[in-house]
Amino acid sequence: MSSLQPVRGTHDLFGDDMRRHREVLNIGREVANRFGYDEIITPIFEKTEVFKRTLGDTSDVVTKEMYTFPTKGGDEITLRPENTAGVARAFMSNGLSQQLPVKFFYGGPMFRHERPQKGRQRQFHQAGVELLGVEKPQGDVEIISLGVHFLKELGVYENTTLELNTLGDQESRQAYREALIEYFSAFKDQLSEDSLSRLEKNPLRILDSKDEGDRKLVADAPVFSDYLNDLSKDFFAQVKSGLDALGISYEINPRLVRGLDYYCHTAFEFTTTALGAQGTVLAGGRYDGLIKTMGGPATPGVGWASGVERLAMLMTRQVVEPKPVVIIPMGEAAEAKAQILADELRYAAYRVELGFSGNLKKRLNRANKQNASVAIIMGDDELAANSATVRDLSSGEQELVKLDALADKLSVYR
RNA sequence: GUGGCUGUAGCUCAGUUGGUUAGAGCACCGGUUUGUGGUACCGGGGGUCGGGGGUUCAAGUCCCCUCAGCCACCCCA
Repeated sequence: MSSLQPVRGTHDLFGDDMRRHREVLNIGREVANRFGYDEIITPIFEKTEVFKRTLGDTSDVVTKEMYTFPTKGGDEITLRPENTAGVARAFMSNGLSQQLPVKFFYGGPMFRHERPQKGRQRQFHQAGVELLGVEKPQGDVEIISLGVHFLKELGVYENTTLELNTLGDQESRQAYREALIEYFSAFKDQLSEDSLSRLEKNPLRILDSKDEGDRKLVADAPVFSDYLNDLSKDFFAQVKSGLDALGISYEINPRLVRGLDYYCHTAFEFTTTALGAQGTVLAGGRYDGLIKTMGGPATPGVGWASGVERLAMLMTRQVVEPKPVVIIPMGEAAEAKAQILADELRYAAYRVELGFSGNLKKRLNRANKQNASVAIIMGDDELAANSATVRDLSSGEQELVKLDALADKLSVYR
């Protein structure tokens, strides 16, 4: 049994869960398309460098969560922990800087070696969008608006809160970072162990600490707004007024920071309280430095990624499949005929279930379980009359119909 | 990675202070009804009690290890 369990942190998707999962991706793709975003699929693995350079050497994702291994050819590759780096790499590989702006939607599996929990698996799926080549805050507004449309179409928007913050530009961020390091360094003996390591790696994270002692120190820590330069302040103001104009409400969260190095200016998260500790459902921001970091032409970018499993859990509504037409042949002659009929109906885009065993009672019973709307019963009697019995499963009414008139008869069950 | 809780049939769960053949509901299969469904009644299959080791005359039950899930931290989508 234990050897037959799936690998830790992975699981099989089928049935209801699969339908909801697919629905999330379908809606994401469709909504993104309305905004003019085309789908892209990048490889599931990349050279390790792609992630190391873009995510930053200090992020947890890079330092302890990547699935990295050597190939037979001697390359070191990594299962993608996220998709922005892959899209950025594709952007350069394909010379897309010649056709800005570039707008992509993606969806697929990502891999992180984390301790599994609900809403946190080692193989999980993200749907996301990237907008490359727009430096104006209107780009940020469009991206956030796209997220709002997506969540609304899924029916989960009401259960989320949009948290918003700015990380400022390079200059502001650097200045604030230094101020924080200076401030917290004076309290090294009082900081929690976690925050002590954050002081080295990502001091902004200390602001978000849940440790009580840390929080007291944070209360008197320097505030970011004092370190934002005019350009950054103005940028943020325009993002906010853009959101206001679209009627998108948000809460400013000064402690909202990013673990990944490439972010600047706008950072946002749609969170929910319905999923426990894994409450972030869609998050993103601006990453103007990314492409250049990778050795490409300086190209601004904004985007977000969403957790497909988390959204699927939040989406309580049922995803319904079209009801099938069930064909029930009785006897060998009828079975041969039924297979041909099923084939014709399938070419006509009906969903057809064809069974081969059991008595009529069992098979009607099974038709109910398959949620069928109509059953076509074919036995010797019907065959003799070149007909089939068409039984409406909700009303229980049935009639004998000539085979060549079947298509018309069935059209109401589409 | 740290700490805690849980693990018995496909699913949800009983199982007494350790005691002989481990149960129920749902689901599944079959019958009552050899070609007419959702109900009802009757019957059946299915478990090395997550895995391994130990204590004991005896372990689903106690102890140790291990695996997995969940919760919090951490991190993040």
